[in-house]
Amino acid sequence: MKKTALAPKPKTAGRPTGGGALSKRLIAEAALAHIDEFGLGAFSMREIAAKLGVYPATVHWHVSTREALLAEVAATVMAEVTPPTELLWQEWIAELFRRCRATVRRHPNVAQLLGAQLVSNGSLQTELVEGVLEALTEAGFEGQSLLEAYNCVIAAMLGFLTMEFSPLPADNTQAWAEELRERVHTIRPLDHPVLARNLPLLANNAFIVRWDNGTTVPLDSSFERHIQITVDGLEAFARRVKGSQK
Amino acid sequence: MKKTALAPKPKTAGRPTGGGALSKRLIAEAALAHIDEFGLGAFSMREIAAKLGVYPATVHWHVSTREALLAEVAATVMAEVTPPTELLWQEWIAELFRRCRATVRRHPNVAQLLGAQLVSNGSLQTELVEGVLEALTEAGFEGQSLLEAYNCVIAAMLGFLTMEFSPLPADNTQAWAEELRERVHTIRPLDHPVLARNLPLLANNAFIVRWDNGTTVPLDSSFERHIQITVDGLEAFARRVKGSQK
DNA sequence: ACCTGAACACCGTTCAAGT
DNA sequence: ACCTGAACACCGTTCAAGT
Repeated sequence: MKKTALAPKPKTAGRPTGGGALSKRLIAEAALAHIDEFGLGAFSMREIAAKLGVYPATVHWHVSTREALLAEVAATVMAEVTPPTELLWQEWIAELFRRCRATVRRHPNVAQLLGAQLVSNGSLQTELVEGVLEALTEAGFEGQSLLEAYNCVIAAMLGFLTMEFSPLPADNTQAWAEELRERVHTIRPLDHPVLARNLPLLANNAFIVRWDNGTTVPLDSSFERHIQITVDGLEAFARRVKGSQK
Repeated sequence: MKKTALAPKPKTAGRPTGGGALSKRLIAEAALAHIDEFGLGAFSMREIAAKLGVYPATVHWHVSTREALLAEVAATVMAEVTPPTELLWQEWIAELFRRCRATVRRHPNVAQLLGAQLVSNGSLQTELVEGVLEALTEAGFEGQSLLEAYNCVIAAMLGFLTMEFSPLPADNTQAWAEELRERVHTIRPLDHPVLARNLPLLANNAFIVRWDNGTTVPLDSSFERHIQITVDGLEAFARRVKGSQK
């Protein structure tokens, strides 16, 4: 199943020679690589311990808990997002959305962790928060309006990505996809006229009536539209704020 | 051939008297109740088997897999959402958002399943799809534009809720909250001026810099704003479509 | 058709013990 | 400080067997 290293293993060992072979970061990177390759369902403490050639307890010494490790993995991915700079606020937000999606596309199997486990971990996330706040300040928001606009931006961005790349029924995808495709085609035009009429376009391309996720069927144009709708909505909000202030 | 009856039978065995005591629906309801009370982390096949007073294998006979049961639970929750009728499309969508949130608020612990496991299961979800499509048709969308607008609406609605009620670090919340609160207050005003200036307002109320989720600190005003931004953005999109058509 | 009882191959986490 | 080796209490799923 797994091959041993060329160098002879110090079978019995206490503290390593080099003064700390493992670290939280190394473990998180190994976990990310494993999740990228085999999915979140195949992730386990023991598995990544084996991958690193150590005992499960060793991993626990560095990470404390499985949940903490997954949070670390999520943070590692988010750290890859490079916020844009020096743009009009509308374009800044649009670019942030695109860069974030590009990052998630590189690690689609961790998408579910972003919505779920997202908490402020590193300074890089603070950078991201500050960037969004700056853009929205430039748009004219402040105080309560700034808070609301900020939450809407974050939710719109990460919410869409969480859904686009959310895992569909794991293994029996083949059978399940067939079943859904079947039911989709038994939709009665009299009960659901709009759905029935647009079925060729919607089938497998629209949430709830799809059987592949963003990895196989990316929702490119919908995401671009989502950016536009969000920015347009924010502009309308900014006008409302201005209107009520003067 | 028959075993001697020396060993007493403490329990009943075989097919039950009433012709099917258990069913998929009953199991899903028991699972939902359990998740509502103890959270998704405390969910297990064996646990709900014990709750129902049967063996784990019995649950498996009805549900096939743990994942399928969770999907059933998610569908059960979504079935509680009652789509509004007979409203202007803007108000229809706003009402749908509010009713969906009201439902998720009743079962916050399943929020993570909605984004993740959402697939067309019952006819009620088809109803919801059809409703959104009707509203957007009334708004003037069709074909590709309809698909894009639809995906944006679903993602905006479920994405926000998934994030608002996503579970934060499970048990050691006390210690973790303290740590985050600590770090939040060490933010340097020179590096992150906007964040620092608005910290009293943002702390624990904004994504990424909060340590309670929607169950304890609901984001009411942000969600209402999110509705407005989404509807305003859709209206702008509708104008763009009309503009390019004539 | 529906359920028991037991087994299998895992899992996260803890802990004494080594160095 | 860092890791071994083993143990504990769980878990999802399978399977023969009963009725």
